[in-house]
Order: sequence, then structure tokens, then C-alpha cells
Amino acid sequence: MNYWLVKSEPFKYSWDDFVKQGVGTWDGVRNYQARNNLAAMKIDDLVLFYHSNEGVEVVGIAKIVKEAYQDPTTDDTRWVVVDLTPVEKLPKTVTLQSIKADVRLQDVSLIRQSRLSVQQLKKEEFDIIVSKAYEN
DNA sequence: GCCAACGTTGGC
DNA sequence: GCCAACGTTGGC
Repeated sequence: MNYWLVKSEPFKYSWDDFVKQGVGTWDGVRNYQARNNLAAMKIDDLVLFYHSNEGVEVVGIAKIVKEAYQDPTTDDTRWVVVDLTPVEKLPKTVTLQSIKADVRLQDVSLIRQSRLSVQQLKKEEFDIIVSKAYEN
């Protein structure tokens, strides 16, 4: 079981769009590192859904319902997509600011490699971020 | 809108 | 295979 974080610009594809749709195909990835992460995802792996640019925060949890297959938006066989479905909306969003402020989360890619759009998280990191959504 | 960080491209 | 130029992402 692995844990991931994916980014989306909310004005392009927001958490609410995703929930409305029920199942979302994660297409358009054109970065090898992100692609490799997509390819490593397994059914039922959990994925944090992060809003970049606007909000700049983790908003919900999703899971993998279909493992990597050819990206239908291109003929280029180098690129793959996965399908995700929403699991739960976090009761409170977890901002990048609060992630940066947590000494236990200094190694997450959001901080170390902010441009990577599909990132892997350690189980502890995933748990810490989710627990922040339930604080107070 | 600016700019830093990073990835990609192409000339040599 | 190096590196400069350029494009893109994303935080602020």
C-alpha cells in the first residue's frame, strides 16, 4: 500500500468537479518523474488531492480505482494515466503553510520539489497531514 | 504579475 | 555530453 499526493489547479479541475464526476482520469502528465509515480500506483492506494495556485492546500482523499494505462489524450506511448475516485473531503483543509511549519514534514516533495505534480508520501507523512485536518 | 526552481531543447 | 536558452510550474 502506497500513499500519494496529486496537484490540480482548482480553476481547471477542482475537488468539487472531481466529486461531481465520481471517477476522474488523471491525464496530461508530461513529466517523467510524475509519470513514474503514476505507473507505480496500485488499486486502493490512497491519494491526497491538493489545490495549487488557488487555495494552496490539501482538500480531500482519493483512491486508485484503475492502474496505469495509456494516456488517451495522446498517441505518445510514453505517457500514462490512472483513474481515481473520491474517498472523503477533509473536514478542514491542510494548507501548505501548515505543512511547511511542521518539522515532521520537511521531507515531503511539496516543500522539497514543489513543481512535481504527482508525489509519493510516506505513510507517516500521509497520516500526519490527514490528522491535521481533524485537529481542534 | 513576478520570479525562483526546474525540465527540455538544441547547438556545438 | 555539455551547457545556454528557453518554457513551465507554482508560491507569493
